[in-house]
Amino acid sequence: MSKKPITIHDIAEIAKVSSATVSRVLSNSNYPVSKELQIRIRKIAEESNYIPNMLGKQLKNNTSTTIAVIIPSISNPFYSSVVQGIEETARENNYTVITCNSQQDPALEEEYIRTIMQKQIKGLIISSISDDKTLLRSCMQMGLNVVAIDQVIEEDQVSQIKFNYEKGGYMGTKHLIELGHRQITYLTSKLDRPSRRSIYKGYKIAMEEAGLAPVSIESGAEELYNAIHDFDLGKKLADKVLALSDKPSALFVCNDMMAFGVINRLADKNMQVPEHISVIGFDGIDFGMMIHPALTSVKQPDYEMGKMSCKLLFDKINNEAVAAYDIVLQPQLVIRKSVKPLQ
Amino acid sequence: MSKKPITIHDIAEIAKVSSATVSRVLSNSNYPVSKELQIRIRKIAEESNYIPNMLGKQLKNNTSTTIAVIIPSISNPFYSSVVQGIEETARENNYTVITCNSQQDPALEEEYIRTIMQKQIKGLIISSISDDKTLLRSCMQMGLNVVAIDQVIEEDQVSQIKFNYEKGGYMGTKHLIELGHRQITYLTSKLDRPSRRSIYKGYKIAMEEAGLAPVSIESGAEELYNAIHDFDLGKKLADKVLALSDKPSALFVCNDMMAFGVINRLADKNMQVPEHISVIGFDGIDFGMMIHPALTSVKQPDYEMGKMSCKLLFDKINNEAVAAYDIVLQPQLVIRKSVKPLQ
DNA sequence: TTGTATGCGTTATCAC
DNA sequence: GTGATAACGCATACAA
Repeated sequence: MSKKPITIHDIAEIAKVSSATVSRVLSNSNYPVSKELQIRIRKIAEESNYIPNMLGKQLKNNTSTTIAVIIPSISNPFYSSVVQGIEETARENNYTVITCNSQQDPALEEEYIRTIMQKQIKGLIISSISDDKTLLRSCMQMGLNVVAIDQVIEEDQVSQIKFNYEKGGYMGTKHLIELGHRQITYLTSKLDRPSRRSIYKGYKIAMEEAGLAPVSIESGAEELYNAIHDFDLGKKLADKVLALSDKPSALFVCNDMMAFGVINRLADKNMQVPEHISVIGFDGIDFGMMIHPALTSVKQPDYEMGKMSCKLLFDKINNEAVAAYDIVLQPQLVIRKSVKPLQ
Repeated sequence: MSKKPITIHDIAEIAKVSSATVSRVLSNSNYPVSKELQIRIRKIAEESNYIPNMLGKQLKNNTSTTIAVIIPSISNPFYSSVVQGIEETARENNYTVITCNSQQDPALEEEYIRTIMQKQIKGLIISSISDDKTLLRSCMQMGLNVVAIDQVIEEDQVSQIKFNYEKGGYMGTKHLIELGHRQITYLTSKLDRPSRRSIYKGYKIAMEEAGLAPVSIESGAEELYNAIHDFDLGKKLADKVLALSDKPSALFVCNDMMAFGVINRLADKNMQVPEHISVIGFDGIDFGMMIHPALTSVKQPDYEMGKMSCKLLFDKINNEAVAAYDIVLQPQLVIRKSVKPLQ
């Protein structure tokens, strides 16, 4: 049984003024109110533990101080770092963040987008899994500001934090080649998303440039997504490598979690990394430094990606005139211990 | 420039009925409306892409379909699993979740709580860092439903998902003793939180029961919190162990992230786990299976903790009469590869 | 400088 | 079964 919260009208009554005046003071409007009244009203508000009701405010102004984030899964460390960056930037701007896990399910993604619209949220940062952008498009027409991360959305009005996946794939492969590796196999989950295809493309270009034959092993389609799914996928791919009669000297794995699985299974079968075989990952998540051997990887700046996407979003929200623009983040090689130079 | 969204009034006008009737139909009220009108109104709503405005609804009804979660940091895998559980359960109930990272900072925690109240949110799941519960208490009086996880809050009305930390500490220690270990050192971050003290207590009881002398190494106070902070802390504690002339045969580390750091530093100094020294962790996060050696740990059911806390919260929200009740989750030993039996 | 009145989109109360 | 109207809490156009 909670007592009814006090409103500006209650304060107005106590102060013997109109609620308009109270509103002007308490909402920090620059509308002129006498110093004396300001003090009196603030005092009463303080004493009565007044809490402004943002619902009323937002309904009136058609504004919102909440943004939404749609990602595949928060328990994936890459995305949790992204969200951390978003949340910090949002808080600095006095916004709160609604986090939505799409679980790689287009239907869920759509459900979330609908809810977001109903809640009158004006800003969305999304790693979209769905191919069908008609809903998103109509939401943008109705005023939703959208920033795409991780997965490109080819729509006008959608700003993007892009990442140069292709260059990343190229860099990682080049690194192995420069260390003397010739037989480099690319291990990947199903190549059904643009980001994955780009990494693979970069790998292929680097191989061909060096006159080497690209070889890839691709996993089947994914079932429902969860935290350790990629890890298990990595194990399965490692099994396929182990079954090869002519084994490569290095493995390029399409993300770190899968690389962990690869290394783990290899170790189980007494193939030491990097002594017997070298492994390089992709993403450069912090956990890479915690495993043995510490994982060499192509770093995708997760936390920074979160911060930038949020800044970009606020730019759009506060500045309707501004044209949509993209930011392209560059990959960086994180050299640790999982790659051995070949003489 | 977004066009004005359509409302029940617009639909009423098109259908030549009153907005009251439209509301009755579209809000699925059980108020009687003729079949014919129902169909007509739904058709128009559909065709015009009507999106209900939850702000209006909530302002009118003083309800909310958003809950908030306050945790130290989403980039800590333990909490990201908790949040995953919360978010899934919330979505099943058509609620969305606002995630707040307190960074172990009481001031930030308070700031978030105030925002939550302003947004008229009725439910909060919190791992509280603050000692001062006066704000939280007054919020509960104003109708906020609170469920505490991870850190106990001794207040009436606060329901808790407790975890039997002491038993966990006892179990882990007992496991080492049963495998023949006699010199077991407990490695911990600063014992300033109840949960940490309880684990230590369990360790101590098990040691004393076996006639062994408890030995602990405690780190200094923590600075600002972040993802790999615990990992680095573990490294530092490992250094202290390495400096010991008489080394223990086993280490009990107060959480998994720190245990990763311990193992990592030990390996750097050519002390193999578990060949030279055994290590057991606490939390049982999934990443434990990915490192080498796979970490034996006391499992705290993170994901389930999230699910249950959310269910408990909805129970309170929907059922004001119900008395606050606690749930006590039991620890479970996850035996992997980081502990060696001593003969 | 202050007050009055209205509307944001919805639902509930009351009349018909 | 349906409609008119008030109210939720707030901000603002307009009046004074």
